[in-house]
Formats: sequence, C-alpha cells, structure tokens
Amino acid sequence: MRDAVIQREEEETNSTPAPQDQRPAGGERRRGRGRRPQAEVRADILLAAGRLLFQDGMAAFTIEGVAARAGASKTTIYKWWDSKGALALDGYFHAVEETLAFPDSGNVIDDLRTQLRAFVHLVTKTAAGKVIAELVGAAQTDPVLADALHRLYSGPRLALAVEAMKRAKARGQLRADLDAEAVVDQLWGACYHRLLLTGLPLTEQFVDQLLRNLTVGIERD
Amino acid sequence: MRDAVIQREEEETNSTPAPQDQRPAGGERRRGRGRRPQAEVRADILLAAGRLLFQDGMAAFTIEGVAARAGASKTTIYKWWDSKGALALDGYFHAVEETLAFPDSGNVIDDLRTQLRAFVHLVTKTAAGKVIAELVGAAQTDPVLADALHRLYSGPRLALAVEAMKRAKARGQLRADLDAEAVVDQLWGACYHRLLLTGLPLTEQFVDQLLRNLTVGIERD
Amino acid sequence: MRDAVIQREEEETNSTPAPQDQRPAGGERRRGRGRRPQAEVRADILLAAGRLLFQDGMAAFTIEGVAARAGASKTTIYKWWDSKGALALDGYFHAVEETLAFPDSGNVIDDLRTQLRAFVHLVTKTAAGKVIAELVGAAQTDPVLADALHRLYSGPRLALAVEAMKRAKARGQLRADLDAEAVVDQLWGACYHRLLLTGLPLTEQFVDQLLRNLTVGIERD
Amino acid sequence: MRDAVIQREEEETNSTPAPQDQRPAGGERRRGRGRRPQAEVRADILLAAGRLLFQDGMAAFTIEGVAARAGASKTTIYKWWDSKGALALDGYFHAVEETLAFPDSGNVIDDLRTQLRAFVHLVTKTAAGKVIAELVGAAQTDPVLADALHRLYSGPRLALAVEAMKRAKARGQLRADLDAEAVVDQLWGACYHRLLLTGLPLTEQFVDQLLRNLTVGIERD
DNA sequence: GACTAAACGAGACGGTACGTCACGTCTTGGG
DNA sequence: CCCAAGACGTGACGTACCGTCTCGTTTAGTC
Repeated sequence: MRDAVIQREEEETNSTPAPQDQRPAGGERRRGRGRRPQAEVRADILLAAGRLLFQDGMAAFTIEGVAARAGASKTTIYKWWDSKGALALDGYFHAVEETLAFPDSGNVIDDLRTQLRAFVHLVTKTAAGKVIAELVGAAQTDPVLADALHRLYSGPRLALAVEAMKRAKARGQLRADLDAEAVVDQLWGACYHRLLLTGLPLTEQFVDQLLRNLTVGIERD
Repeated sequence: MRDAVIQREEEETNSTPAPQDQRPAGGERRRGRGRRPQAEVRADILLAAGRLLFQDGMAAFTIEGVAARAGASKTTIYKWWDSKGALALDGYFHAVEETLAFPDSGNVIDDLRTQLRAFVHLVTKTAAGKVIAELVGAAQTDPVLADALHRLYSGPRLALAVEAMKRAKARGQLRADLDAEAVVDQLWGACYHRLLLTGLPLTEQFVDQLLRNLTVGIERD
Repeated sequence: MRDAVIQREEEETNSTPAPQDQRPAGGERRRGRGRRPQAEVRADILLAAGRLLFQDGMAAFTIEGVAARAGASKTTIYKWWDSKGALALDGYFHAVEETLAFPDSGNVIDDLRTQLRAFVHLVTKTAAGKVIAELVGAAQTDPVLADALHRLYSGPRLALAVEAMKRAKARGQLRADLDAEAVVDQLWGACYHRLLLTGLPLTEQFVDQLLRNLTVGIERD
Repeated sequence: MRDAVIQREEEETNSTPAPQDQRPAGGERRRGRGRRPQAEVRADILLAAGRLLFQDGMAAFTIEGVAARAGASKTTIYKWWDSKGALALDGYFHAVEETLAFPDSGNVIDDLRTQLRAFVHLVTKTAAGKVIAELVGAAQTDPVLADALHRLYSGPRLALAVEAMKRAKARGQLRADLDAEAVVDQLWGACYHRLLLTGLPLTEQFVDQLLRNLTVGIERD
C-alpha cells in the first residue's frame, strides 16, 4: 500500500483496515458538492495525474488538467500536494508500482548487471523512461520535487546497490578501499547520461560494457 | 566571436564584418522606438538573458523579463530565437565563453583527468553549475533546447574526449575493443549524476576515483 | 430579548424558559466538538457576526469568517440563517439594541425632529452608520436581506412616524389630505440620500431645514 | 461620444477623428490571438457589460462573465477598469445614454416636476431602475464605484437641480435663505428611499405630493 | 445508568470567481 | 524597412468562499 507517498503527513492512522480504492460498487452518479471519502478522491487524482503524465508529458502536466480529469477541485489538490512536481511524482509512483528488490546471488557483478538491465528495460521499453527524464528535469527548478525524488526514488534504489557492494566488500569480492557511491555513479549515472543528455542507445550490451570497464579495466593489458 | 549560436539560420552573411558589441559610443539615452542596429540589439538581449539566467535561475527566466531588461521588444526576440530554452542557452554561452581545448599530453588518463577536473571546477566553483543543471533539466521538455544543447554543448565536448581516447587506442594505450563513448558516460555521466540527481559532493578526489575504478578496476586483486 | 430575529421559523417554542445568553459560568475552555446548547452557540455566532460586521465591514463579512471567530461550524450557521445578509442583519441587531420608542409630546413636528435627530446621531456619531449603509447596499442584490430589512428595520421605524402623523392629522395639526408616507420619504429618505449617495454632511441643522421646508415651505412669501 | 468614462486616463487624444465602433465590415472570423484595435475591444466589453448588467443583475455581474461574453480577456479588462463596479457603471452608461438637459421654463417648480417625473419614469418604466439600485448598493462597499457614481452620475444630475433653484432664488421665486441641497435631498432622496428601501410605489402622483408638501406645506392652514 | 438521537466542531469536497503572470501573435507608430 | 512598445486572446497559476456533505464527539432526553 503505497499511496500518496509525497503528500503532506496526514491522518494515515485511520482505523479502517484497508478498504481503500474501492469505488462504491455500482458506478452511481456523483452526488455533487459535499464531501467524498478522502481515499476515493486521492485515488482519482493520482490516477488522473499518472495518465496525464504518461500521455502528454510533463510539459502538459497541469494542476488544472489533473483536477479536470479527476473530477476533483484544484483546492483539494493544493491541500495535499505542495507543488506540481510532487503531484507528478506521486502520480508516477501510483502508475508504475516498481518493485525494489535487490536479490543477492553471491556475485555482486551479476547482481549489478541484473539491476542495471532492469533499469534499462524500464527506461527504454516502457513509457516510464521519458517520464523519469522529465521528472528529473523538472526537479532542477523545483526543490520540492528534487527532495521528494531523492528521498523516494533515486535514494532508495541507489542505497540498495551501495549496500550490495558493501556486502561484497565484506566477503572479499571487491576492493576494500572502494567507494561504492562512485561506482553507482559510474553505472547508473552512465545510463542517466544517455537518457538525459546524449540520447545514445541504452542497451544490455551497453550495460555489459559498463561492468566490463570496471572489472577488466579500460587500459591495454 | 560566437554570438547567437542557436538562432534560426538567418542572414549570418550580413555585410557588417564584426562591429559587434560596441554601443553607440556615447552612452546616450535610449531614443525610444525606431530601428537599432541588429548587432547592438542582440548583444543587449544576450547580455540580459545571461544575467537573468545566472541571477534568478531558469524558473524565473522569462522572455518578457529578458525583453524588459534588454530594453528590447518581445517581437525582436521571437524573431531570432525559437524557444525560451534556445535563448537561455545562448545567453549562457554569451556569459561563459568556455574554452574547448583538449590538449594531448600523450597520456590519455592524465588528459581525461585534466578535463574532468576543469569540468568539476566549472560546475562546483562557479555559478555555471546550477545553470547547466537547469538547462539540462529544461531540455527534457523542450526539444529545441535539447537539440541545441546536444549540438552545441555536450556533443563537441564529449567528442573531444572520444577522439582523445581513439588516439590513445591507436597508440596502444587503451584496449582496442574499448567503447570510448561508454567510458565518457562513466566519467562525465558520473559527474552529471551527482549534479542532477544525488547531490553528492563533486570533488577532485571523486574524479580520481572514477579514473582509478576504470584503470585499476573495482574487484579485489 | 430579541435574539436571532431573522432566522428561519424554528422551534421557538422550546420548553426552556429563558436561560439564554448565560455562559456556563466558569469561563472554562471550549470543550471541542460535541453538542452545545443552542442558545450559547447562537449567542457566540451573533456576537462574532456583529463584531466582524462593525470592524471589517460588509465586504469582509464572510460566513467562514463568522464561523471561525465564533468557534462554530458553517453547518450550524447555515442551519439557522438563510443568507449572509440575514446573518449580518441579525448580528447588527444583536450588537446595537436600538430602542423603538416614539413618544408623543402633542407636537408632531417636535416629535419628528427628535426622532430624526436620534437617527442622524446614530448614523453619524456611531459605527452603525456605515454598517446600515452597507446593509441597505447588500439588500439590493439579496432578496432575503431586503425582506428582513423592510420587515424588521425600516418598516417598524417608519410605521411609528406614520402613525404619529396620523394622530396629528386626527387632532387637526396636519393637513387632512396629507400623505404621511411621502413625508417620511422626505425626511428619512433625505437623510438616507446623504448617507448612501451624496455624502453631504448629516447634521442637526440639516434636520431642522428639512422640517422647515415642509412647514414654512420653500417658496418666497 | 462618451465612451469608457470611468476607465483610467489614457491616450484619448488619438488623432484618428472618429472611426470608432465600426467593426471590420464583413463579420469575418476573429483572427485569434494578436492585438485588436483598442476601440473595438472596448466597445465589445462595454456592450457585454451592459447586457450582462441589465439581464442578470449586479449579483451575476462578473468580470469573467463580461470577458467571456465580449470575447475579450480578463487581462484587458483589468488593464482599463479598476474594479468590477467601475466596469459595471461604465457598462450602464454605454447602454443607457441618458440626456442631462435641465430646461429652464421660468417656473422652477414646474422644472423640478419635469425632471423628477423623468427620473421616476426611468426608474420604474425601464430596466434601469433595478440596475441603478444595484449600483448604488454596490457602491456602499466599493469606494471606486462610489466615487465614480458621485462624480459621473448623481453629482452632475443634482448639480443641475441645485443651479436651477439658485437661479430661481435670484429671480425671487424661492426663499432667499433656502438650502437648495436639502431640497434636492427631499425630492430625489425621497424617490431613492422608495427605490432602495421601502419599495412603495413611485408614481407621478407621488412626485406631485413631494412638491406640494414643499410648497403648500404639510401643516393645516 | 445505559442507550439513543440530535446537534455540534471540524473540515473535506466540487465549484466559481478572483486577480496575476507569461505566453506567442498581432498592430501601430517612429527613426 | 525594421524596430520599440505594448495590446490582444489564451490559459494556468494559487487563493478565497461558497454551499453541501461526511465524520466522530458530546450532550440531553428516554427507557
């Protein structure tokens, strides 16, 4: 249950166990003005946000547009999300539901390869690639989004890789004085470089080369 | 003299040889409406664009704002620049005047280190870092800016590194089957990763680690 | 005890004899949500309405503002008052408590003078003048307020003057064919004209002139 | 040519003689965004404002509504009119085009009667009555409108009556010590009293009584 | 003395309108 | 001819209240 991750802290401690996201089961007419259950409204908003984000992109992502598509009011959106970027990121999460597992096979190079390939697949084979690029782009001028992005997206993902490498160091697989963060920069950062800047192809072969450069080295024997 | 690099292809072949950037030599008051020399107007606009960009950032970078500060009219700006991003990038170039030399010392690792350090210095010790990040960010939703950025900024810079590595391969310093572009991604991309995403410190030691990881390798001997 | 005069016809026949307006005698803290005695809530609301009306004027008079100041909820207000204007008028009455006596001295001219002077005093020397003007103004676009204003404010006051003049006609002091309502228009209406439209000074001398014009006449002898 | 009387002072001194208000003669399509001639836009706005005011009243008079009906933008309206009330009043003037003559027959009583009857006719037999009442009402909470109303509407009208009475005093028809302003209050103010407050009928007989009360007097002979 | 029903506060909800800002297009008038 | 000046329609911004509607709490009246 990861719903509305970025919104302001709120009474998430409601006693109701988990009847979330279920509409009144009948599709009857909206009754107009009064209050609607929070969960329902939020789900509508996030759904609309995700759709708008994936269909038309960040440039066309508008709070008014989300409100209109969600059948919600702008006031409601502003009440729960600080900025356009926060809403967009939340809409992204609601739409994608990525998994965050980082299985440990004992061979850290293989595990890094697996994760990188998954990332490359997400970014090139699904619509998420463009969206992620636009979110990272928007974060450059939206501190709220930048913070949320680091805290909820890139942070956890990269932390997993760092921890895997630390475990590998502990079992003697990697250099003891290795800076794991720098390696992450040289793997994921390389992919982001192609996604955000050069536009060069992001393939599995590219991933293999990245790893090979860091293991075999780039110099001639 | 690189002026208005991104502007629409236009009469660059105007007869005036190069009397650019010189104001009417007298500092007299703006005389109001009528026509002014192109070069003078453009210089004003680019100067204003650069200042606005570096002072208030891309979020506050507005065509109207540039026009007001430049004492120019919006019409004139729209005549020469396709998009806000194009004007911003041109303003950046006009303000920074980076050099593009890539000296070849014979040792490609040292040369890469020199270039990377220069890049890190630009990005962390001057105001250009924030601006570059914002330009890259804006490019994610502005195709015109994205194209110009690749064509005029990242492209040439990275091409120099690629060529240097190709020369090193030719003289046997680097692996023959090395993909130079991937190495660039693992060096510059790693830096951009910290600049755009993680916010981790960008230092000379970081640069050294990047190169060490690619030469010594990350695995335990 | 005229409380909530304009509210919708409601169980005014509640058994509680008259424990109105007395707070729980202890000044303890608001106890939050649950049910409170009607009389207490209404008194709070009317007090807040009156204060808001006299302090900030009709333009800033807001149901939400009254609710917030009264520590009441909007629901409760909507339950008892039809419109913003009705609440405002009720708040005015609760704050002012004008007396409605029209003593009969035997000389109707003197009695009219006394009443007019009292009205002019109220309107120019107290804050009620501005409020009355704003209420009359709001009534032009709020039929509920217009009706309440006629029924509860201007109606009774003017009726007293009309009756006094009818008594004077009966005892031969005024012309038998005199239209008392028209005289009222020429006295009170003249004052309202200055209050609402021209802004000219409203003084006791002005009142005297009004009466003199109607007794001595305006023409040269 | 009384156009846009309340708008901010502007270059009304344009040389073009008077080709105002004429649309491009062909009813061709709006060409969308760019600039339209000022006169045309203003005429559209005032026309729409007047229609909206007379059809739906001041309560429904909205800047957005006027903009929509006029095919204009809110920005344009805000550029020229300070407040909603100023726009409404201007719309009223544009729609009504009252005449302001005050002929002098030599008998001031007859002249006042004529003017009052005209005013009563305007207020009771045309839609302007309701509109005037609403404008006066709105002026109670809109200082801009109040000022404009005094300056452009009531002021000039009442000044004419005052001057007529001063001329009558000069030729010995009225009391030398008469306060003409007070008489105006007792005539026009009486009518406004019925219009704004009591709702009693405004007829020619009422006008006659007002004048009779001021000439014959209200007391028994 | 416990239970129920009513009325409360709190405030979320869909709306409407506000007044502002920047966009990109257009017309006008001056040098 | 080309420029400045800036008005224009468009559309989104973020805010303020509207009047309607849950929701959970508290009290008063009934059993």
